[in-house]
Amino acid sequence: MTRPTVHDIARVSGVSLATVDRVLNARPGVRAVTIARVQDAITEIGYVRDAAAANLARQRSFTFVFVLPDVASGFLRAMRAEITDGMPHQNLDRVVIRLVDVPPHDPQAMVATLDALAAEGVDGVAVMAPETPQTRDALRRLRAAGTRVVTLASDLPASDRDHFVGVNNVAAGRTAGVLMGRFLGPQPGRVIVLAGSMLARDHAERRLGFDRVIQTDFPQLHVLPSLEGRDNADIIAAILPAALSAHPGVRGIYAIGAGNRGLIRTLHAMGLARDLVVVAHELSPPARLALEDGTFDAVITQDVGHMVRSAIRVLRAYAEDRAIIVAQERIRIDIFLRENLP
Amino acid sequence: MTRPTVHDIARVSGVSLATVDRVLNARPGVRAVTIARVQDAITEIGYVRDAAAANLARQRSFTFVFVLPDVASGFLRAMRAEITDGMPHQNLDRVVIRLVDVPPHDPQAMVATLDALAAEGVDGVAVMAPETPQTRDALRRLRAAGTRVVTLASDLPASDRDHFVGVNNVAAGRTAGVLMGRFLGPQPGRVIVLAGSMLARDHAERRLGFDRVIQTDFPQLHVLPSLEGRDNADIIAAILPAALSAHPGVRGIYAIGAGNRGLIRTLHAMGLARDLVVVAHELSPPARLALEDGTFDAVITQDVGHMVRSAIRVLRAYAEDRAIIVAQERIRIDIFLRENLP
DNA sequence: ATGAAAGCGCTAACAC
DNA sequence: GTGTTAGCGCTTTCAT
Repeated sequence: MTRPTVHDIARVSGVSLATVDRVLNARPGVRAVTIARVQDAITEIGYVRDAAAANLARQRSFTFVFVLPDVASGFLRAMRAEITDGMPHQNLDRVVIRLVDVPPHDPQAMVATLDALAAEGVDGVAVMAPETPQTRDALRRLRAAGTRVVTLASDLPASDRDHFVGVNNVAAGRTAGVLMGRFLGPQPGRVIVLAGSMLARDHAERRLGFDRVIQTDFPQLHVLPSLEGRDNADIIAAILPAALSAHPGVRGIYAIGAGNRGLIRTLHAMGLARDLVVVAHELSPPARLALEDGTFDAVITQDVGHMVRSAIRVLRAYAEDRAIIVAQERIRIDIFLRENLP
Repeated sequence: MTRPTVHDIARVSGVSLATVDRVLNARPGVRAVTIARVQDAITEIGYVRDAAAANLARQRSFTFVFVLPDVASGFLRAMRAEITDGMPHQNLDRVVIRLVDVPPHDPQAMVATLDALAAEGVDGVAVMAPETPQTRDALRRLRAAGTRVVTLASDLPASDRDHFVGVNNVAAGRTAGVLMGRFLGPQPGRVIVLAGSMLARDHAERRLGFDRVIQTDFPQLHVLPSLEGRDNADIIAAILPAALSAHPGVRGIYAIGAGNRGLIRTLHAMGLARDLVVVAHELSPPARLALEDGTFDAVITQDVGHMVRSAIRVLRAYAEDRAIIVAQERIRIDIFLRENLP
């Protein structure tokens, strides 16, 4: 009792393979009665299509392009690694992945890249871009050209993208806030927030969520205005000591953006590594070490490997006009303490 | 410039398709010189095998069986749902999944099931079983019969299984301990531990990790001996009130096993819902609600959907003699607070 | 509107 | 040892 194939449908419904195929793929040129006959046969014998064979015959392969800002943060480094590491595996599955870096903070360059991709007609693009009117419009043009678009990490809801691969950053900020508040306990104190700038939208959202939760649930804490570390370890190392001595009573630090190396270096240099409660984002190698030695108390992160694989699966599903498994594509807000480090 | 195929290899190396195939699949009956010629051609033209076409031609399909204890916990309910929900998708990929329930606490039944599977010659088995000598030996026989075996949630390292899909439960217990300790703060207090029994091994490991971390990092806390709730909501609701009044100064509860409904009910009935710090396992629907209304402070869990998909991917990779993507198959110890609920 | 036949990239009898 | 050939399940010309 082997699995039914198109031949079985043809036999049972008394038509040819070509007609079966037309019905299966909803192509025109078949009489309504014939369609019905074929469909009856399909349900009768319980046919399920062999997607692999279909793709083989179709000779269809998908080209997906990741477009990322050319910065050296741990997060982007990890993302690039996941993309290139996964390539051989994807190759076996009729999809070819490309990775293009664009200069950061340069909307023109981003627009030019996206327009080139639209002209080339790639099947899908996964893009991490700041939210500017120009990029928003370029993404719209890309979609209009028939390319599937997912946004990565930082969403552009107005861009008409098909899907967003990332987390709710307000919730991520709230999570950081709760950990900070509960770890610090009921005594009053001040908290320094170290913001970046690169991905304006997600950082702003995290800050918002953090502030809200502190305000309502931990009123004994006072959150100081953001220190602009520009996601740069050296800048952070330069400005943090002054801030720390300017504000007595600082008991916690919330590091919203990249540049954790600078923060860690400073805390060690000032001998504060274990005294402050530090909550940071992104599980880069230095952040891991900081968690292990107690410098950091918690790290909030999103699984970069999951994001990359999810982006590819989603692009492919959209390109093949298939549904996605929603639960599988939901990126979690991961909390890591020293004890549950992967 | 299209992707090279076996025909190209044959042309470049001047042999036939059959010989190319023999070399590609390391089958005997080819002279060393010929092998070398073919391999040179392969690297020269940069050939990569089309796995989908190979499987199609091979007419190979895989049968994998999930063997689970027939109990009604939220965890197992969720796992069954994930298995059956995923079936249609798997079907498209030349793998058929079966789910068999065995009576819990009945090593004989488990052994009989596994031996039947071995006789049938299924390609892979994912099993969640208590660690008894009988099951261990049955799994060994299964493996010896050529079936790939992964253990689910609760490992049987001595069974010679190919892979374990689950988390380090000692680390999960440590994670619970750290959350408990830090949320409770420096004041002294007592902590009740509510253990189950079903999966003896994982519960024991969690308890071990929890105790260790409290002992070394939070000596101000006193952990009471385990209350055996047998993973049953009613039993828990029956024994917890007495324990609570017998031990004044209880400030926290660690719920290791299933039966969270009974715990929640009791806390609400006694008006303790918001006063105690409660850390539990498994994000079942009642646990979610408890997190949302503040009855639970943290829930530690493993992503059941991820586990099921990982088990299938791993079984398939082993059956096809392919490597697994280690990072993709690593199950995380997830921490959920109210703020980062998915 | 429908059908016959030739592939897609790979494998597996069966020859030689 | 090596080559020929006929598929796997589906799609796609090109006829009719």
